[in-house]
Amino acid sequence: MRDPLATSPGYSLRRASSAMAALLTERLALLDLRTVEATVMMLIAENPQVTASRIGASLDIQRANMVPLLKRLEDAGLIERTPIDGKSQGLALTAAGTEKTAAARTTIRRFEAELIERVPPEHRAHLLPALDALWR
Amino acid sequence: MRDPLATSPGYSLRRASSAMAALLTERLALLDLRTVEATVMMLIAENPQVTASRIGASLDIQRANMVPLLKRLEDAGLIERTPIDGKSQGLALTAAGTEKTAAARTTIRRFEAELIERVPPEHRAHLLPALDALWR
DNA sequence: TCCAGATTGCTATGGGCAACAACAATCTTA
DNA sequence: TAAGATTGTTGTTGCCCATAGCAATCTGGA
Repeated sequence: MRDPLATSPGYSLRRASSAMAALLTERLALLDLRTVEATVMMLIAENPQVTASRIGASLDIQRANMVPLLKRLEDAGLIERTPIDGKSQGLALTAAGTEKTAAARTTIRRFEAELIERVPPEHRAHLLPALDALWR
Repeated sequence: MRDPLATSPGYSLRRASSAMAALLTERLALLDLRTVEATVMMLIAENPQVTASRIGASLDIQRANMVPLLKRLEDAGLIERTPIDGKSQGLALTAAGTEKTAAARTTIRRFEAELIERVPPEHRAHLLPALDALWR
């Protein structure tokens, strides 16, 4: 079958991203975590008492979409919120959350290592800067 | 804010992909096309009388999900189906579909060029092979 | 000090995309 | 020709993201 997409960086980017996302999703599912959740928890771990807004701003997640996300983490006993003032609340990991985040970090580290290993050595150093140039 | 994702190729891949996807989606919307639709039409253009199954296999789209996709293209008068045998049907572009596909191709070409231009020159040649190694 | 405007968290809703299970009709091949 | 594979289809579900709108609260300039 003739494939006009064979040399399209845009298409390859989409496919590579979704392939890798699927792989990571599968791995994190073993911890009963979704990718976004693991990401959010890692951010909270590094920045105790951040607000939902700041997390959202950093990850480009709309405020509205943070709500069910954080609710699920809270219901699972992984994070807790403490009021900062009347409207803001600081986020922090619970003990269980800290433990789960550590596990997630291990999973992610291994995943990233495998990702890089898939790339032929001569291209490896170029991947991150090239990707970053596309969005940062 | 401390950002543990700053050097994560997996995260950068996701962000780059979604940034680029959003840009292309926006451009193709001017033609009243979604990204998948443009992709499917380009594939049909290069392979007249392909079946929905083969398109799906090539793009990793489930058969079930091809149905509404093709229905929309057919309703828009962009593609037509001709029975090959009792169960298979060949897909082809209509005149309108051919025209729209040409427009989409122009849009996509421009988009791909801008994408590559965002990448610092020394990394450009490495992007496609690195990405392809992740999924092909 | 007070008020306009910004910020925060939230509800509700919908679109796009993909996954799964199941089915009937049809083709293929052993 | 019967068993199994293929094709197109329906229906349903889930995730992620976007928008609009709202109430409560904070903040900064007059």
